[in-house]
Amino acid sequence: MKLSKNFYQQSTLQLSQQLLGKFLVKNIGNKKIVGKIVETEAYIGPKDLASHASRGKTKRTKAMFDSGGLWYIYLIYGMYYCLNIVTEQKDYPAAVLIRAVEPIAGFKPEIKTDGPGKLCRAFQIDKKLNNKPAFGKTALLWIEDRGVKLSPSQIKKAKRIGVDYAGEYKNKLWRFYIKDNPFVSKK
DNA sequence: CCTGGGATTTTCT
DNA sequence: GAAAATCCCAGGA
Repeated sequence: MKLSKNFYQQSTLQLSQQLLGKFLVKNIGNKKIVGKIVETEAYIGPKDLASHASRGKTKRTKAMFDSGGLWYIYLIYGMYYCLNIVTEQKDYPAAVLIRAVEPIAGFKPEIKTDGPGKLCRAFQIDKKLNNKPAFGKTALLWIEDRGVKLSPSQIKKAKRIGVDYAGEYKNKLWRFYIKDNPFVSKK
């Protein structure tokens, strides 16, 4: 049920939607923490002005240029980490930002997971996972398919959040979320 | 309902 | 030195 490397090499727009209803899993100490993915955003290719990769390959963004299945994690606004899964083939920069999950197991009730910064705090994600694989036996953080099937009518499309500077790319409908799920960060 | 600003630090210019 | 794929809180309509 752990997703394998080839799953992450399909097209980014397709993968963004495929990831809805999948489960993000991490071991913390001897406990397992599990959240259902309910909201994602796609960042695609070298021309997407909303993507860090549009400024070329740098130390920070090199994970996005690698082949799919790695985690890309960065600090935003000096305060919060954002969790992305790298997609597609080597040298084509693309990734899916995981924006929100629904708590399933291992969460304290006061922990919130309805936003990219918040879910990273909940999963205790930091830069140690950057460039690390999400597949294989040694993965520290991974995604599972537990057989949840969503119909196309349950998947909503919307503009991405926080990318007003991105010119024509700010209006792309590259954000996806599960209809009526209360843990989606923004309708 | 909405808008705006502060926190805080890495990264790139 | 400015900006940033966020969040939270305050204040006004």
